[in-house]
Amino acid sequence: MAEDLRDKLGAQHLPLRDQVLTALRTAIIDGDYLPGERLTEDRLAEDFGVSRNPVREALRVAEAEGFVVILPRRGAVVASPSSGTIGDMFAVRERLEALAARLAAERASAADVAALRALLDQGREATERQDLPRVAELNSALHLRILQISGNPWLSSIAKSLYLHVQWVFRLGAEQRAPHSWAEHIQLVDAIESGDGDRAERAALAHLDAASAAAYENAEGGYGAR
Amino acid sequence: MAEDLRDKLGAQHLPLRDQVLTALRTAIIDGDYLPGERLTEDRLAEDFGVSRNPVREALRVAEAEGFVVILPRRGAVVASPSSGTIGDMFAVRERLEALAARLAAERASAADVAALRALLDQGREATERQDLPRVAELNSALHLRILQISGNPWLSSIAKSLYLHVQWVFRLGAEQRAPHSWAEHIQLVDAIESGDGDRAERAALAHLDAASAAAYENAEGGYGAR
DNA sequence: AAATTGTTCTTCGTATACGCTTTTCCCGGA
DNA sequence: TCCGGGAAAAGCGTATACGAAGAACAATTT
Repeated sequence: MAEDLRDKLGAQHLPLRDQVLTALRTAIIDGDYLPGERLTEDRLAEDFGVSRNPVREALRVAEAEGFVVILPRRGAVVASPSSGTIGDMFAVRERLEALAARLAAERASAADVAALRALLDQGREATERQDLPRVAELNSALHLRILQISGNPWLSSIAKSLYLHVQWVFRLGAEQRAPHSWAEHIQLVDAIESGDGDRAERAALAHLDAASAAAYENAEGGYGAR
Repeated sequence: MAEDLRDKLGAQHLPLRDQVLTALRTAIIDGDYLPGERLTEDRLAEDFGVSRNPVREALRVAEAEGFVVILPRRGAVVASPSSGTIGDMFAVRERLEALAARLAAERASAADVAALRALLDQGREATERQDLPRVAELNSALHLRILQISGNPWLSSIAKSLYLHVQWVFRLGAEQRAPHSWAEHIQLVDAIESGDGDRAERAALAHLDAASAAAYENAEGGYGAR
């Protein structure tokens, strides 16, 4: 929301709580901590090699972000993304990313478009190399970049968080949906470059619909441990 | 997201950090702490009569919610909703609440519609009584209710948070926009009752556009101290 | 076998300490 | 008077310890 302010005056300190939060998030998304698993403060403190204080602060934020659930006096457990909410998440993402595509189309500079094209190229290449993890990574980078280009910090921050959760559900459920449809991505970037908001929005919607459909196929059955 | 779990097993403890967070939020929204104002941990701890720890945890969450900005090694300041972001917020809200209206139209039960109509009635009555604060309150209640009826927890939670921020900007800038347009509300509820998603979405968009325009009129000039 | 009691684990909040930046403020010089 | 520099103060970041209270589980008793 205000990263620009943050790094203005000397501040590359990166507080421990932030490092812990990042580590915790990725551990949960990567499935190192499974849904329903108990996260005691002592254990996390030991895992990350810090004291309990930074852990507690990270846990509160993780709760606000929906990655853990905190039961008063009982501690934190990893949240359980039920399969029911996949559809809900996509419904919101669809709207949000469509708006992002429109705004990006209206505001993208030549440099922005170039950056997107670069990601597209790398994506194609990685696809040819069958480097699936890299493809997934580039896919994320592209979406996040478009969000950023939209220039709407609220949109960006909300959609980003949603995106993380989608990834989480994906990784828990099954492998990434195999060949990310780069054709759709190319159309999306083309539309953004054209500056035509309507067209960009349509392209985003088409892409999200396809992704949503793929998600449903992939994610048969529910998750959630306890 | 999982409030249902929370109150299942005995837990009316309400940790201090939550009380502090709530107090902090309302203090900021009510303008008791003004944008740009420095919030030292010691001072907050004293204000709320607690130690630094609960304060710190509340601050982290408040930061995640966008109410404060935390500069590493420099502490927290109340965030400054610049007039620029008002537009951004409404842009997102428009999409989100339009979706909510559609979903509500598709899923609303008779009881849901009755609840909405009740709010509408109270609103009309309060308007006649010129009870502006009550009108504003009912206006919020109506929007929040529609969000809830949509049945999409993500949508609901995100839009709710956004809604809080809009209120914040309003209260700082000026009084509530005078006579909330209950005519628009009535059309929206009618559309929801009809079960016609498209129509509900159009009604929501029209309403949000009007609100956005009013907001711009009302909020001439920027906010933010320093 | 069921109920009660007691023990243990953990969270929650407080207090304290200390290093390290940032901020403030005072003082001397131009 | 104004400016700059440097010492002192303020405040964050982190660690640690401790007591209180709740929850879970085991043991004991009825």
